[in-house]
Amino acid sequence: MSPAPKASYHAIKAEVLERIRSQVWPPGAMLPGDVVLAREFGCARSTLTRAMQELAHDGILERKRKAGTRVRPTPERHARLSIPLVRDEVTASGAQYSYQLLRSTLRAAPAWLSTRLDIAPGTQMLFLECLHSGDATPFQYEQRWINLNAVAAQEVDFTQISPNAWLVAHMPLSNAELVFSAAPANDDVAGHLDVPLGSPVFVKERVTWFDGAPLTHTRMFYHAGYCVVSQI
Amino acid sequence: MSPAPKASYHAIKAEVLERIRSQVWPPGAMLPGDVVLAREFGCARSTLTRAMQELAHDGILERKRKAGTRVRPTPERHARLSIPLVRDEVTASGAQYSYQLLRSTLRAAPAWLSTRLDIAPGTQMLFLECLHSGDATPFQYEQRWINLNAVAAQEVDFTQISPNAWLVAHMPLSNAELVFSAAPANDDVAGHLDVPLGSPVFVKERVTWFDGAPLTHTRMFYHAGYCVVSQI
DNA sequence: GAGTGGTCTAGACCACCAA
DNA sequence: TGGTGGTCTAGACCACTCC
Repeated sequence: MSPAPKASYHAIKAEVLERIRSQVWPPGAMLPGDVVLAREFGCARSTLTRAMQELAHDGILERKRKAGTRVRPTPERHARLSIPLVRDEVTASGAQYSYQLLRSTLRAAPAWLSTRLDIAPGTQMLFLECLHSGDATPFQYEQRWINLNAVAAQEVDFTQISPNAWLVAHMPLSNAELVFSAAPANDDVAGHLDVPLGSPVFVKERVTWFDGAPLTHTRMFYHAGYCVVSQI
Repeated sequence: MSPAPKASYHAIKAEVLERIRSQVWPPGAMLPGDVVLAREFGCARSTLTRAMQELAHDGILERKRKAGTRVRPTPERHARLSIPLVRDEVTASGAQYSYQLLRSTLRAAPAWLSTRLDIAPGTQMLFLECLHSGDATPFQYEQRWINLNAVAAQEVDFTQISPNAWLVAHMPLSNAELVFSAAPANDDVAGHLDVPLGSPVFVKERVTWFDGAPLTHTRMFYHAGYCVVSQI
């Protein structure tokens, strides 16, 4: 598939992977030292090292000083899961994206939220409800809490820009925790997504942090056909 | 949190991230060239390059020859999603893991499957149904198709070892495509997971490839409380 | 064509940790 | 404490791509 990288460290990575797949170096096996391997491949140690470090970074190998390099017994594979904007998800399917702010109020943080975000109980927060649609069909219903102590969002007009789009632009490089689950639609969700009460909906929950402070908590509800795709 | 890496390329990464967060280099901004930055940081160009390449690999920066380096307008964040074995998921919650093979038959691949795996329609495949439980409570119900043309699994006794555990051990470094979704429990699923008909279940679908050949297709159904957690 | 990032090298010193 | 990987350097040449 990929057009055969010419760089020698790429070639080395490929060769090492091939030896693992063909059980020359089975899971758990010890590899020769960097110096030896570099001599075998006829390259500088730094080149060999770069290949090995990337494989270690990818969870294929395990490197320890003095102990040497070994194939991870159970390769710790990680799926790379991109985090799309709702707008992009909708337009990618060819539909016309539209966004609607359903509610915007100040509310005291409920107990579960203050625990989840590790903030003082009863803190005043901005609570938003939004609906994202494709061709006038509800696509995602969103319940969002914004921590006004960490985000200067009081003056923002969220009828014009979705909270996610605004936050991405103004708070780059925040960290987040994602949770995916399945749940029955309650009154709110069923009404806004236009699905039967109790029918399965896909739920994403996301908590976003910036520099140690919680920024926002979001629950996103999708109609049943929705799915998340990822590659390993 | 992390104990302040001393390596200079780590320090450079941290400094660049800090400048992005503090809007010195806002999203979309152009950075000085590698040579200039290396002079500013007082290090060799290779050291600077390593830091920048890792940031580019992480989706923070965008590097192009001649064009230079810029901050990605919408940082393409990737969640790292580990792929656990069911056994580990169950025991992690403190429960006693048990596994049961419900069915093992040879069947012709249905149309949807041969399309999905890109194999000849009607190919004979091994079809398995498995139940994974924690403390005798159903945890995951699994429907699996195995491509016997790519996997020598005819002689394996899947009553003793779960197909996933066997495949992981015998087919290292395979690629996979993951799909998460929510669906209503049908007769099969409701019966095996012991949940009401039509109630929401979390579904994982996984297709595994090795060296271009499809190995196995799996649908995994979880009880409603289940969720997938991921960090960015 | 020229400027930028991509890669390689040879050598050096350092930091960690199993024996 | 010795061997292993981790990092840095100075310099070189290459490859891509924008102008």
